[in-house]
Amino acid sequence: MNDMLLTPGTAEYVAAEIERAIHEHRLPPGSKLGEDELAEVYGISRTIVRAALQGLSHRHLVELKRNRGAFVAQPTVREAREVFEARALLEPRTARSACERMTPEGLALLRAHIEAEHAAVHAGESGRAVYLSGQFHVEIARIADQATIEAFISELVSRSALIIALYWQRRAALCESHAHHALMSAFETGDADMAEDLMKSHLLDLVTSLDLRNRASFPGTLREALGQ
Amino acid sequence: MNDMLLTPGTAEYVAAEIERAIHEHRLPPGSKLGEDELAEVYGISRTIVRAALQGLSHRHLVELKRNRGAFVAQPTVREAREVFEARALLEPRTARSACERMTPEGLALLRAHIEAEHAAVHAGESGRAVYLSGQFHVEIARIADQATIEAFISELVSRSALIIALYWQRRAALCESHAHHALMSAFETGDADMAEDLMKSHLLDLVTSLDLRNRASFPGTLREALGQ
DNA sequence: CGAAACAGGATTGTATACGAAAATGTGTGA
DNA sequence: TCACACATTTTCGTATACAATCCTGTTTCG
Repeated sequence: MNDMLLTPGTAEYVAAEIERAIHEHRLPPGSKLGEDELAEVYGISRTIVRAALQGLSHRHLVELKRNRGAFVAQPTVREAREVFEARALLEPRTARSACERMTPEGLALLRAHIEAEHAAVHAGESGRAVYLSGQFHVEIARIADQATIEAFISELVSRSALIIALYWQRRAALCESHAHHALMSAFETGDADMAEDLMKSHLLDLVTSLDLRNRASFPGTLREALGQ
Repeated sequence: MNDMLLTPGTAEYVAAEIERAIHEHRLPPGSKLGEDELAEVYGISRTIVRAALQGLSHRHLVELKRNRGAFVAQPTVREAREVFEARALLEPRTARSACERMTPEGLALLRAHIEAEHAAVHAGESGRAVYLSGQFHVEIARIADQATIEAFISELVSRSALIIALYWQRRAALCESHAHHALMSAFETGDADMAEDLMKSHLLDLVTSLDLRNRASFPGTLREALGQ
């Protein structure tokens, strides 16, 4: 899709790489992100790595523990609720704006995006599928031409990928494609009311597909992996 | 009010200091933030200063120009609109939540806050008045018990301070105190609908009190300070 | 045998040194 | 006198060195 045009060796590049790895579930929540290790992987010094990690921690994708290092974040149940609460405030009306300002190019972009989602699901690349289905929401914000809101949604979507990794309960393949298709037809017919409603219910579907009653259903810090 | 309990010498401390200075209009938009200078002021190395500046740039309060240094951001008209658009999405419903979850302590806090605003205005400390009137909105998000949304609003409020510095047209003293008082009575009576409506119109009042037709009405880069 | 103390190793936190880029100041030639 | 080229200076970008902290494995003592 939108393959970063960042020059390698910069903090932004490294941060984007790590963020995508998190988003695609190649780096599960709690993973240690050693500075020396990353520095060697990308052929740079720790200075750049640290800048990248600090940036990611501002987006709540990485937790920085003093004198302990950086770890992929593990959103709590509470944070998970908050993230989707924020998305519920931002995204429906952004979908409406996007619908109102939709262009032929925008429609083509979204269609291609959905196509790529399908391809990823079909190819069994579930990580990439999660990434793409998240980016779909970011693309909508971009079409709405709201850079500020887009940045917020981008962060929330990335955090959602972590939340999904921790709390997803349905083992069924991503059924979201249906919701995204429905949104597409709203965009195609220019029905802004419907776009807003569909986005609202889509987000609601997402939260209800999570198991937010108990604590993280994932390794955690190994303390909770063994029942306290 | 809420006087940071950060240990001096850390990046967070320095960032908070600079952010407050920006918020209180002691550092006008476009100000150069030299690394060596800041390092000397706070008695630390450039390493820490750079971490602080990078953090502030993620909040869009500082613009980092490659090989040129850090400058206090100068939001464009477009960014200004976007910021208030985002606030319009987040804050009214957050005010509603705050109203629904209001506690006696929360009410006391807000009352004290408004009192401090009055005192600052009365003492002619307009910078501090701007800061406090912004923090009022952050406190509401805190009472709503939504840390994620609070972080977003905090950023938006700080950016609003820059927007006010650039585009404020009414020379009259801050008339917002009225709006904040009205919100207070909604909170006191527990009228959530009214709280939401009042916040919505308060934000609308704020934008209409700005002059967002022309380009920055402030120094800019010194090129526009002298009529091109 | 178990617990606490200690030493070794590994990793992060901070400062500093050095190279690179840009802005500024100076001098020369038309 | 003005414009252009060159030298100087300042400031930023990155790497690296060193100190501080934490974790782990061992030892020692009760």
